Amino acid sequence: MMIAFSRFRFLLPCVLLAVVAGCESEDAAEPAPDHLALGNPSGATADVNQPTNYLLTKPQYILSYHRDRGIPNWVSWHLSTEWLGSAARQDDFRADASLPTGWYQAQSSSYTGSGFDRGHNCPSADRTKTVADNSATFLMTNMIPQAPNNNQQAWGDLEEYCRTLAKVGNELYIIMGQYGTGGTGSNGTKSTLDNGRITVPKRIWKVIVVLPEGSDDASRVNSSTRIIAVDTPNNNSLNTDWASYRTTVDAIEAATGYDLLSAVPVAMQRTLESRVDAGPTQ
DNA sequence: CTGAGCGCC
DNA sequence: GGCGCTCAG
Repeated sequence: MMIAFSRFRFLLPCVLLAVVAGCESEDAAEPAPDHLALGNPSGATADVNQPTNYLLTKPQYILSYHRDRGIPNWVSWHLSTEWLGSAARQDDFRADASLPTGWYQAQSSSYTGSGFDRGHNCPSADRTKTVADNSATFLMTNMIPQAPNNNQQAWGDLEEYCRTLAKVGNELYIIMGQYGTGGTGSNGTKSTLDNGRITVPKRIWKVIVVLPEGSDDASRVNSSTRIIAVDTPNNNSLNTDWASYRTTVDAIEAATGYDLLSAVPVAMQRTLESRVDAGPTQ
């Protein structure tokens, strides 16, 4: 609900960036890395002594990594037409060498034969402006063991819908995460992969804040801002209609212990986080 | 039916 | 690089 930034009357992404990532990319060629503009859900920091909530920052997205689960806690990114172009899907799944020395690194092959997909958090198709941007989405720190029908159907459709919203003139702030242990893929139920080094999450959630493009950052979140929150089972027999899993941000906070959208004024959070989206789904 | 997007081997 | 699946147009 609240915490550090509640005293700001309006959204101040640049101020937040100054705190978490530095703020001087106004005229960089790449879009500014404002992936945490709405807050840091778990207070992650780039501190090797916090291996279960380790902040990993990249130009294309930002995430909290859990060393002992071998997967991210959550991944956050910004989506608008600035990120969309014609770069081909790179398919270069690979270990993330940027993890601290000595930490386990999931390999491209670590999920093979498990019955779970290497499911993207930040999707490949959300990062097609440059080859480098697309390639970055294939780092294994951006992946989770995801039931194929969850990934390729329910989740794929939701991701496609997000891009549709971006292409018609919206900017989206997206946070995806996972919690719990144990899922059912195409090869049965599993708790872990790779000899216990990768945890199969039980639930996979996403919170999408839809903002109109072009208006001033400072006043864009208001009581009519659309927020889509979903929480799905990591089970291959799920309902493939993602809309059937719509829920509230409050419910996801209760399940995860995170503080989502903490950069939004508290009163606004109260209004928005208790609402279940009822908008169109395609 | 084709193309896009998610994957697998 | 080929193949399968689902979905939208």
